[in-house]
This record gives sequence, structure tokens and C-alpha cells, in this order.
Amino acid sequence: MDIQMLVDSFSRYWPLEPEATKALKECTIQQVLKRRELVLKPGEQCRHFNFVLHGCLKMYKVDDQGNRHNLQFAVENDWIVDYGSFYSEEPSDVYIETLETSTLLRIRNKDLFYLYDHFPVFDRNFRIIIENAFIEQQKRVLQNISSTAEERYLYFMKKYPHLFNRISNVQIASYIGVTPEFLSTIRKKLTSG
Amino acid sequence: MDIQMLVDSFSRYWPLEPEATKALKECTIQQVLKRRELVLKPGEQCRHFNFVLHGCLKMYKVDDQGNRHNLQFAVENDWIVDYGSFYSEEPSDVYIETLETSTLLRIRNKDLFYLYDHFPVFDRNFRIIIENAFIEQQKRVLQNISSTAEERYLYFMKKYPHLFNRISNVQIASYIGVTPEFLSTIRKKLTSG
DNA sequence: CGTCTATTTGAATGTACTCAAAAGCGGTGG
DNA sequence: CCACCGCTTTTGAGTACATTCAAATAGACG
Repeated sequence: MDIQMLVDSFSRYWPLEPEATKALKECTIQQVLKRRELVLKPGEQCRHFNFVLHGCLKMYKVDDQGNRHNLQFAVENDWIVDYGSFYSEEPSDVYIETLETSTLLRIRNKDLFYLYDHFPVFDRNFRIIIENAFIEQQKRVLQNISSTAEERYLYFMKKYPHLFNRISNVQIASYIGVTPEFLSTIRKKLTSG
Repeated sequence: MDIQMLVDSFSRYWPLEPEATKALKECTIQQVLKRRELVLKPGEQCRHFNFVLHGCLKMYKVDDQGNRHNLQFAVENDWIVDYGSFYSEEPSDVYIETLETSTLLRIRNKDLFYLYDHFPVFDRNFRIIIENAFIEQQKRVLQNISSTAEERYLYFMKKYPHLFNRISNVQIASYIGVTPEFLSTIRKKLTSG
């Protein structure tokens, strides 16, 4: 079963005892999505923790001028969740959308709370997962306040080669916070110089 | 005792049973610092979780050109930690410094791991604490990739009025990612217009 | 009171965006 | 197999946003 991928993913942080594994299996829903399908949209509450078994997704927000801004990409073994909406139980203001055909394992909020309350190992695992996400995101904040677009592009390229070779420049531009046009001039400069 | 402030802080997320409270008390070290004192500097491992009882601190990184970039401020009831260094046990690359005379409650890494292992409520509490920090930080990322400096300044003002009235414009400029000179022109424009 | 830091001002420069249009690329159907 | 369609990438001109550097002014702290 594909859930083994999720169990293995946890095991890298803190292994699950058999009962926790069993409970986890009973709480996960597998879902297959085509390219460009929405997992979440603004106005809707984020009711699931989403684990990527296969494929690639993005989380983005649309601003008042209609511009899209990518907050996160997720590939195999990543989680993608609007934490704010999930825990506050208020409507989300972001989209989660597939960039490729994807398979998710999803855990509903009530099921996750059940797991938290009966198996402390899930508090432990999700604490570690979010701590790691926080650390990476802090590096992104530092980049944003201290580097030029070119530096951010080079950093993205170096840090996420698996994403770099998988998604379009439009998506990368939206993630590092530049227009596609300007990213194009950066790329030109890098190849010529 | 001042530790009550820390216990109360946890209680807003998930209350501590008496034994956990007792163990926590035995693990905390109170420390008073003068203005401009360093709690952490690059090269040094971050060995403590720091809870602010009183005062104000900043975490910042110095780049290759010698410019400082503020990653975080912490006031009463906030935590300030270099999570990356704390968990990896590798040298930090940031400074944590007081902006005012401050009092901290500090938990050493070994003591925190003891608490995690004996009282799952700490996994729970710190999971929630870091989740909230992640959500706020994600809003900051969105700001950085989608807004002008003026918008970021106005957002900071609205969101952190308690900080806005407590720290200098140089510190705010470094946090929102602009030069002090340009922040000055933004402020001029806002007061005149 | 003197020193150190924070804030303001202005000119010149650099970085990034907007808008419009052309060129490239990949998939689909005829 | 080719023609067409939609989307991505490139190009360029003009403009807006933000930095650098230097210097003057204002505040804060011991």
C-alpha cells in the first residue's frame, strides 16, 4: 500500500508504534487529481492535511490586482496545508492546485485531532515537521529582505534542483517574487555573462 | 514567581498538569540582561529556548557586506530561538541581542528533550507555538513577494503597534527589508500626503 | 555637556515593473 | 504530418521603486 510512504516519512523523524500506524491507516484518504485541479480555494475551509504521494502542487494567493504569488510547492513526501485556515476553522484565502497529475494522502481535521489525542507520537512528528518548515521559511524571509532577484533565483536553483527541473519559469518567478519578464532578463544575463 | 507567566502562556494553548509544571520549573533558568547584550552570536550553538519575561530582543543576520537584517523581534510572552542551530546542534549564523534591559527564562536543550520525553504536553504546546509562528511568517513571506516597502511598513504598523511604539525606525527598516533612508522618505510621504 | 546614534535630505544610480508585442514550444485534432 | 491553439518565454522602451553615498539635523543617554 502507498501509505507505507507516509509511515516511512514519519519514521525519519520519530517512528510510529504499530497501534499508531494502524490508526493512521484508518484515517487517511487517498485521492488522485489531474493537472490543474484545485485542492483548496479561497472561501473554503482547509479541512485536510495533504501528503503528496506522487506529483507536484502549489499554494498561491491572488492579490487585489489579480496577480498570483506562490507561497509553496509540494512534491513527493511533502505536506501542503493552509495551517491558518485548518486550525482557525476559518475560510482560507489561498489556492492549492496541482501542477501535474498527483496522488495525495489526506487526513481530515477531526481525524488528525483524534490521532493527536490518542497517540502523542503525532504531536511529536508534526512538531518536527513544522519546525523544519519554519527553518526553511525563515531562510526564505532572509533572502527576501537581503538579496536581489538574481541571488534569489540562483538560491532557488541550487536549493531545489528537483523543482527547478520540473516547473516552469513563470512558477519560479512567482515564488521568488519577480515578474516573469524580469526573470527572463536575469536568465539571459546569466547565460551570456 | 515569574515562571507563572510561562505556565500561563502554555495554558492558553494546552494546560500543564501539576507534574509537568513542576518539571518545567526545575528546568528553567532566569537571566537578566542589559540593553545591547548578546544572547547568541554566530559560531556559537544555540543551546537554549528563550522565553521573554520582560523586555525586548531582536534576532538578526549580518550579510557579506556587513548589513544587518532583522529576522525577528521578541517581547513579553514571546519565544526567541535559532531553531536551526538548536536542533542541528551546529553553530548559529545569527545574533540574538537585547534592545532593552530584559529578563529571560531559558530552557537548555537537554532539559527540553527531557521535558519532551516525559511529558507529551510539551510536544503539544511547542507544536502549537511553532505552528502559529509559521503562519505569521508565511504572511511575512507573502508581503515580501507581493508588496511595496510602503505597504510592508503600513502592515507592520497595524499588526505590531506594541513594537512600532517601542523600537526605532532603523530596526523596523531592517525587518521589512528597506534602507533607513528610504523608510524616512516613506514616512515623509505618509505624513504629508 | 558631549558623544553616539537615529533621522532626514538630496542627487545620482541601479533594480525591477508595466505594457505591448513577437517568438518559441508542445500538444491536439484534422 | 501539418496546422493551429494555448501557454511560456523573450525583447524593448518607458517608468516607478529603492539603494548608495554624503552630509546636515535632531535626539537620546551617560
